[in-house]
Amino acid sequence: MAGRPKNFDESTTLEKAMELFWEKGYDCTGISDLETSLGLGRQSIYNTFGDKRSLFLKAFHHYASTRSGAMVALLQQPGTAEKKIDRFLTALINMQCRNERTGCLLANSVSSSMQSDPEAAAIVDASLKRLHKELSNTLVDIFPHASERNKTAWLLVNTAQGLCILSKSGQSKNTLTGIKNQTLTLISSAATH
Amino acid sequence: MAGRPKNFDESTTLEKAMELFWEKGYDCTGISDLETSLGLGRQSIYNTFGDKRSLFLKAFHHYASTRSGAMVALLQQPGTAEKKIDRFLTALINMQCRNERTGCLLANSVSSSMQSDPEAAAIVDASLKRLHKELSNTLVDIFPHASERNKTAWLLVNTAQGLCILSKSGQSKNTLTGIKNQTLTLISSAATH
DNA sequence: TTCATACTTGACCGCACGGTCAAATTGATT
DNA sequence: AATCAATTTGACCGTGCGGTCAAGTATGAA
Repeated sequence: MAGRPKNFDESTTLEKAMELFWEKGYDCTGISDLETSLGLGRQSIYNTFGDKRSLFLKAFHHYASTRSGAMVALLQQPGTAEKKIDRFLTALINMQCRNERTGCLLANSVSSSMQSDPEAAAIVDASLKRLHKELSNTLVDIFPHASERNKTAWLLVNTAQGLCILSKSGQSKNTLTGIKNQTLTLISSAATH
Repeated sequence: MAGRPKNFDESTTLEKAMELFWEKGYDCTGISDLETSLGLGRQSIYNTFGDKRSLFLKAFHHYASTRSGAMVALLQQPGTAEKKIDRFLTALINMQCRNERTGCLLANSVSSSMQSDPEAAAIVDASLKRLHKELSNTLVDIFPHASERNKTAWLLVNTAQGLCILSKSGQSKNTLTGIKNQTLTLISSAATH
């Protein structure tokens, strides 16, 4: 049964691939780039992950469960709704402003040739809906009416995606933080306390 | 001096090129695609517009002055601040939900290989700042304090960019309209009347 | 009519891409 | 030690890309 074992760790390799796709985008990431970044030969990549599209989808899933998941997890920590949302948006801004402005892999991908890929689209949609649901739960204390809460949660999903774009466009951290603070101010003043 | 005249109109051709870049993105638009869509031979394209990057930058400028400019113009029509912003966001949503979800060429480009192009980045930045300025002017009646007004204007720029991404990701027009309405509600309730 | 000038056409080039193949290598199993 | 199954290595392939070239063609100026 058992032949020669792989001499690399599949999950750390997937992490590297994700980072590369995240930084360069699907279309601008070549197999050669992946060989270099992953430190693997071409055939090893194809044996382990299949073709480029399959590798991307795996990396995409990995992003959704780690990065995107970590953001959602911040909403589940204790505190007032305002505090949770503040933590969430602050973490997002800090992530955006660290290193290069890589934006959000989800948002980036809807502007690549992966936009028309149904599997990729499903991952994007599921991630957005998951974030929306969690934001909606977070808002339950200050927006008792379901309709208002639902719309406000979508507003915050929208805010998060916008911040990724504005970050990629090079806007200053001050500007992004101002948007966050003003969003919180508006929500607080409209909240039913 | 004068030799054989072009047998096509340069500006309508640029419009077509813009639409193609808008729809497919810079990286996925080939010269062959351009030949087909513009109805021109390759050399005619290179004679008239230079290389692919130059053509894109011209198309990008064209987008900023027509599409982006039309949006900004809506803010200069008469009405209350709320009404103007409603018109602006409504027009944006209608544009996004017509035909294919092409998003905003500005937002799309920050997720392409053009992100690292300084000229393209300058166009994006100028367009965003122009929109911010106009939104800030619009808000002058309901946010007399400059700092609040400035931040709220950025918030709205952010909202607009977010809507483009959410539209590209396939969210329903209802969802987008809900975001718009909730944004207006929050702003109205926070406004200093 | 001639000439100069610019546009058009279509073949062509080098290159990098995604993907494949077969041989060489390695380690677990017996 | 011999065997076997899987990985690794590196050469290779077809394709499509952005870009160029040269010849042919159409027009205004002299």
